[in-house]
Amino acid sequence: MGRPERHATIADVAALAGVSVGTASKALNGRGSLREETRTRVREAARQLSFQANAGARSLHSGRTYTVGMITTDTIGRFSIPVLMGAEDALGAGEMSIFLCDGRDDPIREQYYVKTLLSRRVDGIIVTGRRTEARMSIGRDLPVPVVYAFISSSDPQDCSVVPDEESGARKAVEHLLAVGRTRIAHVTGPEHHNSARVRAAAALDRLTGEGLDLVAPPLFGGWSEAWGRQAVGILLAGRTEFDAVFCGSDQIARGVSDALRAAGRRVPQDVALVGFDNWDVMTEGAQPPLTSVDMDLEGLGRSAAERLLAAINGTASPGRHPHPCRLVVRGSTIVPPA
Amino acid sequence: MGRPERHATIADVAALAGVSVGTASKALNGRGSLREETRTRVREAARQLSFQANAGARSLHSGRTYTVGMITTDTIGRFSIPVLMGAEDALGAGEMSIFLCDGRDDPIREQYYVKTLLSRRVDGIIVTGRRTEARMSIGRDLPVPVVYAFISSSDPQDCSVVPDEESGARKAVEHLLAVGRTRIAHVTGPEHHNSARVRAAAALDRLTGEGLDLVAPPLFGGWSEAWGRQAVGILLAGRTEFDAVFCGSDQIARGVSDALRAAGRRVPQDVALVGFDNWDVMTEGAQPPLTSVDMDLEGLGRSAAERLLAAINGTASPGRHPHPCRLVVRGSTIVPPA
DNA sequence: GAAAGCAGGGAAAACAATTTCCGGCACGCT
DNA sequence: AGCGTGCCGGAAATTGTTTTCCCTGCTTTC
Repeated sequence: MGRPERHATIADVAALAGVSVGTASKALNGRGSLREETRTRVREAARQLSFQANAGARSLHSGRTYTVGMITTDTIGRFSIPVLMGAEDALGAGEMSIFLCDGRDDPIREQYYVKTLLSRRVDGIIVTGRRTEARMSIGRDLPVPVVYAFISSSDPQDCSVVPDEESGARKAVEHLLAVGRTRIAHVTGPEHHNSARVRAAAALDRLTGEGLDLVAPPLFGGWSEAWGRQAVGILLAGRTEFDAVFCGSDQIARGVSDALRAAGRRVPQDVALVGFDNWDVMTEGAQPPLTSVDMDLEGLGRSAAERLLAAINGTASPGRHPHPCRLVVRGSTIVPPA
Repeated sequence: MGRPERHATIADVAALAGVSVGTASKALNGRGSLREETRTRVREAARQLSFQANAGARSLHSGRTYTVGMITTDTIGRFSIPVLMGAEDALGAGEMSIFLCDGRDDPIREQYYVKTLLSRRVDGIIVTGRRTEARMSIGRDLPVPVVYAFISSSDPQDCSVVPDEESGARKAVEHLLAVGRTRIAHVTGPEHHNSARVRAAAALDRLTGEGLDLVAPPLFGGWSEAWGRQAVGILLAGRTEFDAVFCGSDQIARGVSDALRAAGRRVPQDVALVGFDNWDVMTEGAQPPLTSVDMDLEGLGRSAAERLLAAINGTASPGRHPHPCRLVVRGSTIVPPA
């Protein structure tokens, strides 16, 4: 009933090929000087036994496991996935594997994972999370390098790769200005969220740099569609007119879009709309499709992994490293050709 | 500049405690008969050096790595995440770690990952994916047990834990019947998708069991909101009236919901709506919130991991194991109290 | 009082691989 | 003939941990 075979060892291969284990090792790894005939004989034996070198035993000798740990501080979700995939991409090229650990917002659990990862002798650790908030270092003087991706560490000595939200917000505003809008409102997430504050401040800053202002103070609320809809009610109840809304998330933008249409305002003719996150489900689900700021999380993850690899190889890059955002223009800001 | 320390070995601990390595090992693992004083002395030394036993070396001896591999056949996404989390949950309790591998729909890449995982001597492998479609076995006669979660293997000898979509679809229909709807339409994904066919067939079957029929043949299209909106156009263009729509996904349901409202039909008074997946972003974003079928992916993942653990411990459970769905009732099928 | 039993702890094997060192062997050169 | 020089390939050390076996005293029992 299935899997009869034990794992073959290099000793089995050597025996089958009629050589010593040392020779077998050299043959398989292309080391030493062996006759070509011997090499192929050993390789054939290995193939026949479907031999796979025991990575644990190998790393015992080399001191490296070609393995990294990835800890999500909170639950693994929409933001961690692209980061993870980018990291996987960058590491996969270097033939490394990823241990995934879901911290679930529990520091105890997190520390436990750190211990586990260290006992597994990972070559490095990537820490990520759902929010860009700075968080406590997972530990100083760890025996392996650590890189924070998306989330950042409060310890400036740690290496953090974070989205450049300021520049993202500025790009959004610049785009709205470029399409001729000047009366811009801002609806975003809760004020206690770092992202909400940073984006709002950057947007405002960019406007004042142009001699303009938001038509109303930023509307802080939640990240949901419901809040977007609600915010439209607030905006319409106010006296000030507006011809654009920069939203802190695509979900908000979608709520705003739906509520505006329900209120008889056309998007983008009457009001242009820019979201944040470039989440396809929202940008494509909205009518018209949403213009949005993309944080390039996959690129960010790749960059983080590359920095980790560099650190593993001896050249660490401590500090905060902003990763550029880019704007993706869609129908919510461009009036279609008549 | 950072991480000065090498990893402490048990020899360091033994030296510091003034005992032999064998004794140190026994002290730390609660084996053998040692004086309590000796045990604490060793433990103290270990603490002092922040010693973490090298898992690789340990598994060299035990033959187990307390590690499983998780391969996503296609890209890791909305469906794999809950499965992954459930599995992590079940395995975490058993102190196991997960290697995550993203197959990206590439069989070559997938086989490469299998090799890597085997060389890392994982105790078992979980295979998952985005679709419930049966897929080829990742390999017969692998030296470790394999469990398919969400996705299933085409080899009946393999162990697959899959959502019971038939029963889910039946529950949806039963609920619609229970709230007094009899003229039910079905809008779902592409016909070449197993899920779309299975759900449609089960829904139809449940209706005919009641002496009823769908008001029109199932509308196969895509899984998107856009298709949901489009399908409403088709339905309204048809002559037959309908008082409920069972949708193959929450995204479709949301598109249907929006289009119905735009056409002046009230949800749920005129048309009741049931979705599939219970994806919070959609169910809560829609107005009113969507009633939906929940596949309990996290529970499914947990179950899969438990079966894998059982298989690792010698009791495999080959075959297909349907995991029950449950219906989550919200405003799209229940008329609010006047 | 001697044998037996037991607690405590050390030495060494085993695990699977890599790598270093070393020893034949054939060949060429002087 | 003798010596050096590559080429091949084997033996053994190494890596970190667990486990088995064994030795040394000490206590207990007949």
